Amino acid sequence: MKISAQEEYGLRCLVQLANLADGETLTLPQIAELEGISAANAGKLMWLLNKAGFVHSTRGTKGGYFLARPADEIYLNEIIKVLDEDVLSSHCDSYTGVMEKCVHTGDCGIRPVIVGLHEIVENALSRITLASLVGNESKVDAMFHQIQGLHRTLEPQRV
Amino acid sequence: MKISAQEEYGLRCLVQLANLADGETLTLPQIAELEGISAANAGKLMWLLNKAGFVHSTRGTKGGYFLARPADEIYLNEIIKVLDEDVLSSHCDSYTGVMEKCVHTGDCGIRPVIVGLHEIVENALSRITLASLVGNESKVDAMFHQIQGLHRTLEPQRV
DNA sequence: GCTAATCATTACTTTTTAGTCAAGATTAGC
DNA sequence: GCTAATCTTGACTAAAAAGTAATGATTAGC
Ligand code: FES
Ligand code: FES
Repeated sequence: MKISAQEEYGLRCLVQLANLADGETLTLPQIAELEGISAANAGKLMWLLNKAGFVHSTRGTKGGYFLARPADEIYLNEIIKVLDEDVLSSHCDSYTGVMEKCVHTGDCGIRPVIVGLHEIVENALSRITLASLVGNESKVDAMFHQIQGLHRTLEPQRV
Repeated sequence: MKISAQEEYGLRCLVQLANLADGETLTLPQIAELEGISAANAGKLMWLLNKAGFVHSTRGTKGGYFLARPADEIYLNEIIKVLDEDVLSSHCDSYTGVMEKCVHTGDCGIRPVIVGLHEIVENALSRITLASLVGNESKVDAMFHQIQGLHRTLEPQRV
């Protein structure tokens, strides 16, 4: 259960756009610079996010990317769904081993674990907006711990 | 955010072992048959699980695999940690783009999201034993929704 | 119109993950 | 001891994901 590169960087690029003042845009080289990835890679990510309708772009000189909607109306679960190809809906078709479908007939204890995990993650992400991720680490941290129902204070540190 | 093949199949193989009566064992071809994967693949998975101490094995005729501990003392978070290479502890070292470490200095809104998601998943998995996954789909499903429900009821609490 | 800056799209290469194979080691039963 | 069934292990191959490159399209400013 881990975050893919596409989810990670895609999300980070969106946070950069959410950081902009109204009317400002970022070019691919700028995004690449800000996130420490190559411009080509940034281009691919932004292409995906554009197709999915999260950002708009203008071409030509003075062109660039900007959010298609206000950052406080974009929830993380929508973003992750696009960047992650939404694999859940076909779980029993994708991990089939050498068979066509998974071998479990009827009663299966695995399926609800997989589905349940995705529900829990979805549930958490659907409460967080892109806007709330902008430059406020301790705030985001507090929000997550509130969701979990845990009252721990985690010092911000690189992990 | 998705389950890897290793997590999925490894967990499924363990559930098969948890299903055995006391003293029984399963051979690689049997496990492979039950889960619809190749014997070679089952062999690799069981090797991992053996190294990690979840199963024991006996070689030779009449050999096979069995759980090293009672299934109701094995929690899913331990299993997943082994099958998933525990990537969390080095998040900012692994998604570094073209840099050595991630570019964010100080205040970062992404890090707590990643860490928080892993905490939520870990938290859910640490409450479920291998034993509870054996052949009772609706029970497992109910358990997961109870965990989610728990989060919901805790959230509105004021401090 | 021309040019430079920019996004768009597809094809390609590299890296990582998944899965297979083959040779070796161990054991029960004869 | 011999044999057949079994696990063990490292090397190999295949598939998927990640990342790069190259070419084409659009636009602002001159
Ligand atoms: S995982 Fe698909 S039915 Fe068990
Ligand atoms: S993701 Fe590592 S500091 Fe932002």
